[in-house]
Amino acid sequence: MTDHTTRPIDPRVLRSRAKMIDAATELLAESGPRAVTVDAVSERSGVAKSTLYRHWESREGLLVDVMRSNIPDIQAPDSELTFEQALRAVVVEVTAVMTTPRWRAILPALMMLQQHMPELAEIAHDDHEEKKAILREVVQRGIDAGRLPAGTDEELVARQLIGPVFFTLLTAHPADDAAVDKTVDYVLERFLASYPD
Amino acid sequence: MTDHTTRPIDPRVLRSRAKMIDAATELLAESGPRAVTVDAVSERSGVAKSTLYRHWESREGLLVDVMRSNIPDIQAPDSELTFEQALRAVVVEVTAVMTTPRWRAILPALMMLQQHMPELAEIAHDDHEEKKAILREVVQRGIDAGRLPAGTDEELVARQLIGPVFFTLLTAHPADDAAVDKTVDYVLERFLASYPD
DNA sequence: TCGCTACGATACTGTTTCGTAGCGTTTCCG
DNA sequence: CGGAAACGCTACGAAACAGTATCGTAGCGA
Repeated sequence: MTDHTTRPIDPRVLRSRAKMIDAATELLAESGPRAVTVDAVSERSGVAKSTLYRHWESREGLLVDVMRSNIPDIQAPDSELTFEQALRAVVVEVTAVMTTPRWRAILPALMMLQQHMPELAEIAHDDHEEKKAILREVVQRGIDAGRLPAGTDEELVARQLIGPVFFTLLTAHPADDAAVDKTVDYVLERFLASYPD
Repeated sequence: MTDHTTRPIDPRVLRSRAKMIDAATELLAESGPRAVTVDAVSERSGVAKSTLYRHWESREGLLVDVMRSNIPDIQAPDSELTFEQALRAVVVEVTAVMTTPRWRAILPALMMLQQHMPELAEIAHDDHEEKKAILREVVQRGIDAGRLPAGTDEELVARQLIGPVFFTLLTAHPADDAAVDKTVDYVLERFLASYPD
């Protein structure tokens, strides 16, 4: 955690950084990681190459920050919702953010780059933990309401619920959002139906 | 379909081709697609670069064949098995071939390269169709046995059953095969339990 | 054995890429 | 307003890379 509280950050730094990350993100989404070259980012962003190297030690450092800044956040469901509602809300929101055109274009690259960039693997891992924490809270709500057996593993539930969406995203033809919706409905119905009132 | 029936293929061609594809596969699994350069493949395989260009028009052509030759096959389940047994057999086998270290290393690259290499996308798509056909037969068996409702969509079943495994493979820490097994068991139990005898 | 085909070795071209360096200019901030 | 920090521009070096060309050699099959 950098202390951006004590001393305000020079706006020039923020501007340049944002421009470069945006440009790099575009290139990544359009043509994959190979297209994210230092020169291409410099040209598209309008920021000089020398400035890029003032912000990052190497091209890889830039790539890491590009990924970090693009991983979508999700919000914890409203605490007044019932278990069923909360579960639906979480799955629907995760699906929604994953279905973003930009994320659909970036996700495969993240999956691949992870393998050979430990820093990226760590970022992805931390993100999963964050999201699992949200789901864990929902599962706990289900247990408290007697709708789920005590000791239900939120990780297994996550795989059960998100796995099919993930699979659809990476295998179905792009722009086949109907497939994704169908998957979500089906999975939720089946999951909830198996624990009848 | 090439006619390798009329005239036998020169063994030298087969040898060179196999060597190059093996070397390229290794490089791909070790260090990703960027490492699969023409020079690197030539060096590791011991086959001259000029020979590589006698076999493929470009580096991309080689990459396509590398993927094609690495996509694992699965077998249709024995026709004497019950629906339950057949379903288990299919899921277990798909999981087994996907869990291969080599395939785990290659799969993310395929997911990514697909986006910008239509030929690869087609290969992957055809492979899915092949595997879905096997599952469709099993689902039909389930319908005939009255264990599944008529009109069950094998595609949704596939997403339901394979999705979680797929998700686990791409997100869980590598070498966490226990996670995969747990996923398979859990998914199968839940799926079958929801259609009681 | 003989011809044809595939192969090996090497060199070479042209391009792309990462990363560095120097120097003048703009922009922020106290 | 003035110093400091960030930036733009350009040129450059070195390596990696795709793909081509040439020529001599080895292996296959009839």
